[in-house]
Amino acid sequence: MKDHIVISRATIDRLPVYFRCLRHIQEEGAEIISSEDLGRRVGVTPEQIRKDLASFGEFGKKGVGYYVRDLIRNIGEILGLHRNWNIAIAGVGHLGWALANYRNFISLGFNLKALFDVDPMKIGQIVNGVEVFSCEKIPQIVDEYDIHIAIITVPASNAQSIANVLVECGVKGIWNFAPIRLKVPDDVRLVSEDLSVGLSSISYYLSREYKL
Amino acid sequence: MKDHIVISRATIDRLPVYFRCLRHIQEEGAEIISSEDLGRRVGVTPEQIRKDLASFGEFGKKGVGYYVRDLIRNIGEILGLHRNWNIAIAGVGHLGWALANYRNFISLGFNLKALFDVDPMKIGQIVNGVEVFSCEKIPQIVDEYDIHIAIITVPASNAQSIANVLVECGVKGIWNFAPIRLKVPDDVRLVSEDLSVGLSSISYYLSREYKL
DNA sequence: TAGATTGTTAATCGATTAACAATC
DNA sequence: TAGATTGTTAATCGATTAACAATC
Repeated sequence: MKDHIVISRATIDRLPVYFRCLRHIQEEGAEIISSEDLGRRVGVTPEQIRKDLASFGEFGKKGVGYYVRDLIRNIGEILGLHRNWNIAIAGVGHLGWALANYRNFISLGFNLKALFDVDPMKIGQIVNGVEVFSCEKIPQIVDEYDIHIAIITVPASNAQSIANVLVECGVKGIWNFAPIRLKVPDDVRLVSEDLSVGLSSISYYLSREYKL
Repeated sequence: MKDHIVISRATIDRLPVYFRCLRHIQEEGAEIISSEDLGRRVGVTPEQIRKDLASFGEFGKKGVGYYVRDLIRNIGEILGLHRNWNIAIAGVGHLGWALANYRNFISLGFNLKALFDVDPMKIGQIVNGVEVFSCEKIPQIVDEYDIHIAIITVPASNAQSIANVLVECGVKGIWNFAPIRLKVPDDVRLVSEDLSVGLSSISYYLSREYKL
């Protein structure tokens, strides 16, 4: 990466999209792809793609395009997907259960190691090959399995205290689905998903176009 | 709304966050809130909040703040949450099942009316009080229940064809969770969630800060 | 070589932040 | 009234788009 260039959040968020599309392209058998063709497939302008990639290095060949295989490897390394992160899910409700069964995380190189819940009925159960532990065991299990990233799918009222425990135990990344703003130290990476935004924004646009 | 002002996507996406926070504030009993205090709670600068709100009207009182009750009603109307949209979920896999059980949608005023799946084992089941219908019945059910918005949680390989059927039947909004770029006509509002982005971006930042 | 396509610089566009007059 | 806080205009910042030289 070129150290003097600031990489925008928008660029980082597009890389996983390129990554997945490139894998499809590879499965289809193509060995070379142009920014023009990739752009058409992911819905991003070719200039944007070239600019995004160029902030990390020169991955393409002028007059030719990008070698699919190499670009997949390069983007994978930029995103750190080769590092085999260990992850855990706190909160085995409907959403936590769904994410525990989500195939795509494995294909991205994340290893789901543990689930946590407070419900005695759930503790000890095996979901998708992974055990549900009591939340009281978070310190022990995070340490034992070397958990790097936690997914929070507990109710909003418990999310901050669970986050505190996880951070205390050394978790360095949190992917939060609880509808609340979590506070974590600066050295912990926090990404929050807010599922009410998507549906509400559709409602907003429909309200304007589509009078009842 | 002031017709000559262009409302940014970012503004629309912040409104649901303000909305939920204001409801919490109302539950806590406060009747008035300043942009300063609201900003602190949602993690947005007060200037940004005032600008967002001001693009739709004058909802505050100078020297006083915003009346919580009024602001909730106003933002709700801006977002169209008072319109009682009928929604359906296509794909009752893990994620579709989780979303079918998600409480927050109801509290936002969305009515889940139907689920669709191709699996004969699932057809006829009742999930959270809502029936699973065969995908072949989409035209009939969308018409009968007047479905406005559909959530797509089918596998990527089927997502576009399901979207085509839904659009054909008159669905005007699609919230897509399948990891693929859907194409829909201009008059259909499409919002896509890409669950690989959140986790990948955490991986990106951790890779830089946290050498193994 | 000629055509194609990248990587990079400059121009444009849009969103956020700062400042402040209006006014409760 | 004085203090507080909004709504709005101007300044800044950052991201995208356009253009093109480099080169395969």
